[in-house]
Amino acid sequence: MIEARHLRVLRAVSTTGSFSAAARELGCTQPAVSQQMKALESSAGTPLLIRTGREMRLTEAGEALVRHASGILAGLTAAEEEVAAIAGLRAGRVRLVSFPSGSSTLVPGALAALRAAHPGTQVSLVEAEPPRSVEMLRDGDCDIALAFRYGTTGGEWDDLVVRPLLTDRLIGLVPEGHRLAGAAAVGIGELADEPWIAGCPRCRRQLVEVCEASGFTPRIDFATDDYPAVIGLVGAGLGVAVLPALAIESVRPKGARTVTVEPAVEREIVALTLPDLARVPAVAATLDQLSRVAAR
Amino acid sequence: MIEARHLRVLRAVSTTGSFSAAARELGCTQPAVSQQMKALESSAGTPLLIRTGREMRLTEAGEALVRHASGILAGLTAAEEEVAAIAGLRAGRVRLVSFPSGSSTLVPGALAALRAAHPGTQVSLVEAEPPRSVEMLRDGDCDIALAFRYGTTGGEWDDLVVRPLLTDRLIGLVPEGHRLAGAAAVGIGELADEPWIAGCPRCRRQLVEVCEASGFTPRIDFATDDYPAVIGLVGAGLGVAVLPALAIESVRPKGARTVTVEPAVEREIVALTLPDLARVPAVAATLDQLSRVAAR
DNA sequence: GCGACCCTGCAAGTAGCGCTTATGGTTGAA
DNA sequence: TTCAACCATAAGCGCTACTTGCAGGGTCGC
Repeated sequence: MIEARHLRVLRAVSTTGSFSAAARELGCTQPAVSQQMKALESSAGTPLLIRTGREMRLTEAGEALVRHASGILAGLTAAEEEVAAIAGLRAGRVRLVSFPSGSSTLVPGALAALRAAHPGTQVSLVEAEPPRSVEMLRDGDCDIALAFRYGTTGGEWDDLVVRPLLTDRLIGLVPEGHRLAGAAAVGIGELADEPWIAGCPRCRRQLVEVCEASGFTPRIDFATDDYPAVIGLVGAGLGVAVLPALAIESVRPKGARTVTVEPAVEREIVALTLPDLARVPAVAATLDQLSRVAAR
Repeated sequence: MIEARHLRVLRAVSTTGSFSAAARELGCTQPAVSQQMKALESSAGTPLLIRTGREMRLTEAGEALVRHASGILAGLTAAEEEVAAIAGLRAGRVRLVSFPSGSSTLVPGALAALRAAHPGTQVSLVEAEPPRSVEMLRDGDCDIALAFRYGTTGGEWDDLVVRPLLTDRLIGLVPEGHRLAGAAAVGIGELADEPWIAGCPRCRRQLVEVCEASGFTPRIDFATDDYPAVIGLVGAGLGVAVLPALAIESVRPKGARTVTVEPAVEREIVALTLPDLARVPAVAATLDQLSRVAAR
């Protein structure tokens, strides 16, 4: 087995013309070069160098090796350079999956900061709701999954790296002319008889749980993943809703008014990744930018 | 510094999908693979593999390395193959320099045998007289120099590998009608008054030395490197000559008769090479074939 | 011709690398 | 739940590869 290190030394010997000069160039001692060349000749099975008194010449086999060495060492340095670019964030690809309200708020700021700090990185963004996004993460189809959970249930993600980003309060949304439109805080029970407009399946389940804890079952007339649509429906006076603050932040609630809802319900928004991926520079940098944007 | 050995292991891990399978394929134990991958990740500065419970996946950097690995390992095996071909005499070049009478007798047989035994070898032949041929050898312009010397003078070639091939007697040559044409043996002094035809400069110098040892200085009318010309001149009755037996062997002495000359003068024909070159397989094989042909 | 400098080879000592065996923990399947 | 497969880690050990030091030999300049 010929080693690349030996080829590097052989090339240095070939260009400098002496063991000592090659050793100086390589930053080691002359016997080290001498021994490496002996080892290389041993593994080659034939002499590679001709030691005459005056100069150091290559044999035919030595010339063949030097000829190949350039390509091999070039390939090695190219590989090292590419890996170093990824490790040094001059390159690197991050595949991000986010739920809709995250991708419209947290993600743009984080990606802008990432791009500014490390122009070579490339990020792709796909939208998916938590159960599916975590599955994609485990299947290797993405590197970071933005997800959320209501309360720290725990247990479902303990094989993942969970980076908490922020906690998101649920905010009530009522039509502008509604009797509770100006209230400082509204008990959820006061909305027991209203028609409801629900969000995504998880949010809907959470809504039902909270309402049932308050003693009623909400009458859900509409359910849609599309938060602007929810707001539009509320604004049209078709019902009330509770939405994560994050979902409202990026939308101007036209015709609807926000009210604080009691009891306070929070959802925790986290970034998920695999333990090994968390150590990939581009992934770590993206996580950091997400944390930074979330801290605002 | 990324090592080729690590790339080989990484590629095996990538294709087999597990450390254990890679270890089986590479003929080593699983911890060896595990440690090599850890070392490779350390020198890469970023994770290369994602260990999920079920499967082993590559990171972006890992994919980059595997992509480069094929070219690098292919280059290495190509280099090994080329060197192995030279070492195994399936290839190899020998540059031979011979003096004229050697190239017409010893060399053809040796090269034919070499070609028969190792068809991949290539031999080039150049003619040069000893002082020049040894200089070419030392300058790296040839691999083997066929040379000769009168008596084992020694001292001039002690940094070279000297392979004696055969000893060549000087034989007298007189015109067919000469008074000594039928003699069994002729003392050199009996030719003191003859006109002489001399060969190459070294042979000429040797002739003068021998004659002066016998008490006379030969009158040299002609001198030429071209042995057939010498024989032609003798055949034309223009003088007498002494020539190496080897020089006469390949020429039909037309109009001239050979006579044994006393005292017997021998020249030793040797093959010269550099110590390192003597260990080059193609050179060693050529030397062996020269010895074998000379033994006949 | 002689001395000085440079280069290579050899030897010994040492540090570190890399392999092995053994063991524990985890995952996935029966 | 049990079993099999797999990965990680630790300890032990042999070997590789470097270093320093020294001797021999060649070349160049004085």
